[in-house]
Amino acid sequence: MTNPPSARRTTVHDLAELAGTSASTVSAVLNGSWQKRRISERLANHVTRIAEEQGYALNMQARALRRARSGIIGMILPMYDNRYFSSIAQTFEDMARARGLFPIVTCTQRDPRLELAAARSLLAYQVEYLVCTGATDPDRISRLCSAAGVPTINLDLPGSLAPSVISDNFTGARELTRDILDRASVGAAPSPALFIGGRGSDHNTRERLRGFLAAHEERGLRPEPHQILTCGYAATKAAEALSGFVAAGHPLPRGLFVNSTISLEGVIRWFRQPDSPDLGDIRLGCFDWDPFAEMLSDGIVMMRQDVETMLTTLFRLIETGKPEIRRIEVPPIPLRGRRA
Amino acid sequence: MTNPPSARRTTVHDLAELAGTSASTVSAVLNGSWQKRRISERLANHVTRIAEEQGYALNMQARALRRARSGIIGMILPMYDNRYFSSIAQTFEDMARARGLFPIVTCTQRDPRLELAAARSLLAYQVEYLVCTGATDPDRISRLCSAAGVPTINLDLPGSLAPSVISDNFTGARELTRDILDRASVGAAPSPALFIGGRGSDHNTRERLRGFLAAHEERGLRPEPHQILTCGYAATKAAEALSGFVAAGHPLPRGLFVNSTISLEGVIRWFRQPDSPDLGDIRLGCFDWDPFAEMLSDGIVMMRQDVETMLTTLFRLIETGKPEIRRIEVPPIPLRGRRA
DNA sequence: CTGAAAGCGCTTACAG
DNA sequence: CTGAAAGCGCTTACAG
Repeated sequence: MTNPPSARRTTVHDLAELAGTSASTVSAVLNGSWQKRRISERLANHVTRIAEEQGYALNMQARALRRARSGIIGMILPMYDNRYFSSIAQTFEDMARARGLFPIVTCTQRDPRLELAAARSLLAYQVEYLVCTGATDPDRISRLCSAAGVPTINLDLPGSLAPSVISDNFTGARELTRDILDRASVGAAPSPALFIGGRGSDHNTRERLRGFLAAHEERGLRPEPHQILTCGYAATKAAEALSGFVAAGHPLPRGLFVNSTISLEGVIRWFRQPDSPDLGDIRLGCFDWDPFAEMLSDGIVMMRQDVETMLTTLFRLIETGKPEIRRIEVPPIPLRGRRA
Repeated sequence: MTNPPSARRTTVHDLAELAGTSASTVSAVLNGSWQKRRISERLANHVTRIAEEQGYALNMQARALRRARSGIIGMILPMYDNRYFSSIAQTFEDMARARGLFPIVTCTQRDPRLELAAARSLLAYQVEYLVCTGATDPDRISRLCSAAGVPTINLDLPGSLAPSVISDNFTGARELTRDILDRASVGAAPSPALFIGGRGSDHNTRERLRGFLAAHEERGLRPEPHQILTCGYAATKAAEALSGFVAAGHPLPRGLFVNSTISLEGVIRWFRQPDSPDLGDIRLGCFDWDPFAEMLSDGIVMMRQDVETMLTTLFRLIETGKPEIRRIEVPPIPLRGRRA
């Protein structure tokens, strides 16, 4: 760590003194509003040069306080360490900066208490907008922000008090399930697939389940309740669920719908245990994408959520001002691993 | 987006008026310093209750301005979307919050210009510390921050103007290479492995290369210069480098040292092309870890960098005040995929 | 036990 | 063309 050499940082007043002018003028020059104020170009250049020489850095806190606008856009996010959420964070940052906003992303581990605490923190830092990604209780956060006059937008999981940009989970899941069932029925009698991962209580899982069932119904198939394992998102939960399924004496279906790469990790680990069946006999589909997972299982189909389009849509909502509360669904993109 | 219902947010003055007291007292109560000021417990409770009723949210910008302390710790990070960096971001956030700091992480895509711009932005928002992760020119950033009196710490890549916490790249790479060479020489004459990925100009790649060569030397082996492919980190670069290597007529070695999971992605894609050799014949080692990659290749060894220890060390440096400039190396942890 | 006042660094009407 | 003044919301010596 380098030591503080200058106790106090350079301010507009320091620059004003050095330039033989006033703080008002310095501020106007530095903000580019000097033309509007009809400040002479000579003085403007002079001030600019001095600011550079002094390595002047604007104090955004002070500006924000005065302007009552921080220029900050906040995002709460369940976690960074899977490809879906990390690409959301990365794309969000890029797009925010491209629009002159300063992005602050905060991880909340799918914990409602942390989500609320993070939202409070971001409000204290005067965010101008808050994006709630995969929030367990987005409406609670919308209410909190609304009381502070801060607009919110939901991403990934919808809410009822703010516009929501989410994947088209129903259509995506139906398409994915069709593919799984078709592959599983090659050289075998058609039979229901297994659904694993996610929370039965969350909107996306419910919609994907609906798509899963719709694809079955098209083929005159009907999964039993025990073939729906909404065991949560954690990898270990998925592995445990599979063990329980087999321990209960159920035969493993040929088709497997995995609801997120997080669950997929647990599923594949389970199949790699010495006494597990061969993964090669299973027709796999996964809602969400990961480049290594895609290469891991021949013929796996992964529904890549279209993060780019989702975030472009989100920023369009922000830019258009105060849009009505509605839900926009963005189709995910199917990607297929090398066929077996 | 929900509409701003209240134009102005509640301030300490509003609370003071409602509580029939002064802003000074409200501030003291809300800060928990009311005992020191010997404010009556009755009044303290009264103020607290009113603040809650009004849903009062502190304006951190104003506090930071007055206190000349923001409570913010910044981090610049090359990217989110691989497991090493995303776990750094996640662990950093958790640890910062646990220490009462507000973390702001910013992606800079290994671009020196973006790194500098991000550092400037974070300085404008008055960060108290800046962590430079994998920065291409950490000293430049240290100088910039030093001028503003902000201490920096380097993570992942070292610099000379601030303490640096990095992986023990030499030892880790030597160990990884030993393993690759040992596996490659089973049932075959010992021969040098191929090194692929990374930048020849960065410290970590140089150190890993040194470990790679040391392990060879122990066995009396000596890789040819054309067997060192420091082609950059991008996945496509690694694939191109392999194509070039083969096109030049070089036989593919049995052992392969891949310098990062990003490069590994390209390497595996290349091996999966129809006319490529069989990956099963290759003994693979990778510096960095990814759970799916670990499961992808039987017997692959992955050096997982010890993010937890690195960040614990980093925060210890911050907490001890102004430590001398030095380099701390944290050993990575070898993880082995299921043996072939 | 408590309040009035000053000031953090900026910006913005306002007045010349 | 430019400057003095006020004020954003907070905290902190200081004075009672």
